[in-house]
Amino acid sequence: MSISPKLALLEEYALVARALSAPARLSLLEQLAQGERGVEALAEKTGLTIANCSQHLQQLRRAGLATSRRDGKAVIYRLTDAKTLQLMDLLRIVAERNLAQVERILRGLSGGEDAPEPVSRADLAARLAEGSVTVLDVRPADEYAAGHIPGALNATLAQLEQILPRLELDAEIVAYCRGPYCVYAHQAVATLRRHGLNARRLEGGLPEWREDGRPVLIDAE
Amino acid sequence: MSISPKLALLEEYALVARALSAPARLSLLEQLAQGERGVEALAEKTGLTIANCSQHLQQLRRAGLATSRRDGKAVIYRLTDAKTLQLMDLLRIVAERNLAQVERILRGLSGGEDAPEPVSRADLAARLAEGSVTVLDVRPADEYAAGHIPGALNATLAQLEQILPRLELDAEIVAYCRGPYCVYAHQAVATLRRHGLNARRLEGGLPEWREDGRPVLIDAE
DNA sequence: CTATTATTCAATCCATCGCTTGAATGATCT
DNA sequence: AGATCATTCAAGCGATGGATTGAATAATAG
Repeated sequence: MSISPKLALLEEYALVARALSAPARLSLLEQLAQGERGVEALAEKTGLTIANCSQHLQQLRRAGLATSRRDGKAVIYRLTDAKTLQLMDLLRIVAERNLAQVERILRGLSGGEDAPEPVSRADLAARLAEGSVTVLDVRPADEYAAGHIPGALNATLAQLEQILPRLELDAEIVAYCRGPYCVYAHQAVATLRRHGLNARRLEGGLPEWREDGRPVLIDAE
Repeated sequence: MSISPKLALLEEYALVARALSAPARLSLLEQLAQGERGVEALAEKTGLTIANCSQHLQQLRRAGLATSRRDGKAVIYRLTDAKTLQLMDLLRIVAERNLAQVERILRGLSGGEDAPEPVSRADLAARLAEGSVTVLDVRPADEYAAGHIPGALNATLAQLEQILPRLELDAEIVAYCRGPYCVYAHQAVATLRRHGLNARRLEGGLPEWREDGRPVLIDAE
């Protein structure tokens, strides 16, 4: 270690950034943002093989973005702290602001229609209190069960058409999903609007909502 | 482009992170944080060859972290916006919090002594107003000339011993340098304290100071 | 103690990255 | 226009990273 301390520091910062530089790991972080999980569950959700998933998780741990603990024979990973979430968010913001490609993809998700501005979390909280809004959780049932906004309906994109009749035509619908890198809510809003419903996206997803200290309902098992 | 939009988005976010994953590029960003600069000047400051520097800069541009404009035959690069600075800062914070290696390096910079807490920018501003502090800019003369905190003395580490006599023994000294990844201020504080002076580091460097909207003095050419 | 389950390690292959070198482009100056 | 200067491009090399496979480790169950 005869290199300059300055370079040594930059190497360490670069290590953190490199951990964020693979889509597979961003996908894992998105899952971890929702709550701690074992390796197998993460592999399942992200479509990675177990061994590959394990290696990516170890890189996240080495970079200080995630930590792990043992629970019986399973190893449970979770985000180190809220800074990791902030880092993911900032990454997304910079990309959305400055990369034309991202704008194009997001436009595609909204089905060509110009999507309305997202609803802020504070706004949603206020309107939930007065009951003037329907909240829709567009995630798989198991993730919904592990924690969701109180009063939210749950439906995946595939189930969306079926629950349309249950939605009131006049009430505004606010859809949310996993958070930083979620695309389900975008797609759900596009579908709902095509059916003439007044739908908007929540700013951020469940992890951000929880991070704000707002109530999260966990289903009993 | 038959891959899912979700994966396409993650690829874009990963592109931004990857741009931050090489020490050479972090070094370039540190320079750019101080103000816009031409390719040659950047290559000189970072010790990269011109061609190599140019390629790194193009990666930063592709990731949306930097932008460029032409000025005569020179191409001038600058940070896209304050978000880039935030991203750099968050990267550093995560590394400092969670990586043991970083703590070790920083301890080494402080010469083994436990360094005092840095001074916040608000504190320094207040104490500058009442004149109860000496500010020391530990950067090369050209960077000092391009913008510095009003009233600050300028001395590189090498020159530090020479100006010691000019420093009052009782006044507190606050040292600062380039900012996010600066190490000069750490070293300067260590040196000054070994000489029995009451020195502390400024939180962040000149870019953060400027970003706060605080006064920056630029020397006439 | 052995079997089972969950995770990690080790070795391999292929793709990509970073750096170097030398040529090409683009704008200015005479 | 030709010369000059700053920057970029293009090709090649060595090193590193991500995915796959199969074996090794750790904790629990029988």
